[in-house]
Amino acid sequence: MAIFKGRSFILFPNNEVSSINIFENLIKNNGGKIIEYEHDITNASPDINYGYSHIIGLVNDSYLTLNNNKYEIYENNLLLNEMDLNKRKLWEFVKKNNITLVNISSVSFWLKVKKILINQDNIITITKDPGLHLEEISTSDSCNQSTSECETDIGDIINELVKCNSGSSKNLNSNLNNADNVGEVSSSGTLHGLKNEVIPQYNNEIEEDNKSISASSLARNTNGNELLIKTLDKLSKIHTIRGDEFRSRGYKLAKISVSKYPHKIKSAKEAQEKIPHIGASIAKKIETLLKTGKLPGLEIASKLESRKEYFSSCYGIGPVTAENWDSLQINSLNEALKRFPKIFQHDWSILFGWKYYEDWNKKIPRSECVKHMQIIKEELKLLDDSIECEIQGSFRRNRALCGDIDILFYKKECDDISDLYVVLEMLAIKLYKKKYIKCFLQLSKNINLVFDNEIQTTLQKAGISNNEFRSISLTNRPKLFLGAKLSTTIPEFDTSLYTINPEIDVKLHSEDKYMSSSVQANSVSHALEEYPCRRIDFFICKWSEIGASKLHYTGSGEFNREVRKIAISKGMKLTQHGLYQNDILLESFNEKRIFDLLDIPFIEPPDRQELKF
DNA sequence: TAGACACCGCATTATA
DNA sequence: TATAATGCGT
DNA sequence: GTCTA
Repeated sequence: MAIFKGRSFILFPNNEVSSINIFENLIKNNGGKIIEYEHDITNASPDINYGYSHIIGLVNDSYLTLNNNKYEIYENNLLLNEMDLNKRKLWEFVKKNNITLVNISSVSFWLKVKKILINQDNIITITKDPGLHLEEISTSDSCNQSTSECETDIGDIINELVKCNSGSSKNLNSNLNNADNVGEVSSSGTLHGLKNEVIPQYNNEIEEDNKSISASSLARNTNGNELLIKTLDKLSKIHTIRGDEFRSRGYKLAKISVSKYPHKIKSAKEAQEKIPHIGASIAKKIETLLKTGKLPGLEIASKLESRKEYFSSCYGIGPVTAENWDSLQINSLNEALKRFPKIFQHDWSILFGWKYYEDWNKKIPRSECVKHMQIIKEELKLLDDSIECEIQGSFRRNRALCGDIDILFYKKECDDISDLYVVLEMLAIKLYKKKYIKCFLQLSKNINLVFDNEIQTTLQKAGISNNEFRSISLTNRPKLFLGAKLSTTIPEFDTSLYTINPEIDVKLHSEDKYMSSSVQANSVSHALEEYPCRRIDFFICKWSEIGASKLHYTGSGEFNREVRKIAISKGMKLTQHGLYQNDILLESFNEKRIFDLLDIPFIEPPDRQELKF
């Protein structure tokens, strides 16, 4: 079919991205023309009667903003820097002649409905970016005009952006950068969780520790690529929030590779040739980074994502829901609640994600993990002292700070999961009655019995009616997710470990505070008077699968993915249940043997951080 | 240049 | 009503 | 986003 016959298209901001290539081909294959240069327009001279109406401008969706359900494109550096000289001229042409602009994804829609549909819903208006100051752009003087205009208007915003960049203000990005850079405790003898009761103290020397580790392990380079590493990290985070998992991963892998590269990068060409996971696109970004010292549009891009980031920092909210709310101009959880009470009524666990939003975005000092473990172990002993438990996750990897606490339960020679689950459920209910466990995130019949009241009061607090049909799982699951809080009566409560850190802390918007658990502890920022609530995951594993299970729950996620990729390349499959070949179990009990069978050296948990092979 | 990029569990929603 | 797909979490 | 077959 040739639905684009007689039509010409200009792609903005450029044609170089591979995803744009797809659209280019779609257009050509369906009879359309692509305008690349100015002379393409004059060659295909306009119809006397219709002017340039056969020309349509297509804009890469990621440069668009949705304002009152209308698409807008900000004419800023982010956009203009992506255009080469030819494109800039075409851009001027589009503006001068009021050429229609639509988002490029319309192309696939048109093909689906078999006609070109242009209406107020997909037409794009060009606006000056309210949050950005335009630098002079060397090649075009028409852009310079807008520069001066903008600079005078938005001086305040510029100042704020500058502040954000220097990292001194509490912007959302600061927590992004901190994500996995927590210190590593260097006590090589105490690798395996609680078996050794030697507990490294979390103190001010963590920074020191971190440094010494870096120097010795050769993993990080500290000679000049920090800006690039930071930039790649930000790009990765931005695409995670956008829900583009694979592009995010591309940047993440590039970041890790650059971290390992032992020299200062002198040119984009050098980077692309010598460093894995750096291709044409990142090389181009390196070039501008080397030339100008910054990547235009990055701050703006992360600003555009800030609402989504706010939402997806809440337990139960992922990229899709965040995108939905963001595109509807929803600014707070409260607004979302007002518009979609049913979502909160049904997915009631989001309410607890909201309630503990600030707490669950805090890191847990190692020493506190140990205290949690003591409480749980004590209670478990009373119920069934043949069941053992161990902390996995970042704790087993010896991090000084952990995001959550993953506890693995197992029983010698026991492969019956439901047997263990029954005890685990009892344990959880006892701990709930003792007010240690504060909330559950899924229900079983018995947990619902004790916890339903709390759900109802929380629904009430949110101002929505009760949903009498809460789904209750009947099967005995291998996992239990919950939130728990230490009581301050526990000895050695050290407030110095829990001082509020505005640099890192993720804060609820003021209009969302009323649902927060910490709302009564007034808003003045001083040292905490009690422990924050923590995310704790209980996992059960079969005795025969203990090796694979520990490997899985120890992580890191990045490490798991890499090892599993190696398994795939050798025609095997690695999961939490074991290492398989053609669905035949090779090994699941012995952690070390899994490494052997994969023909890779055993790696101690503290070293299971990033790319290793 | 298309397809892979780790894998599985649970709850919910879409589809046949 | 059974099965597939989606969303979120690990 | 990059890598690979």
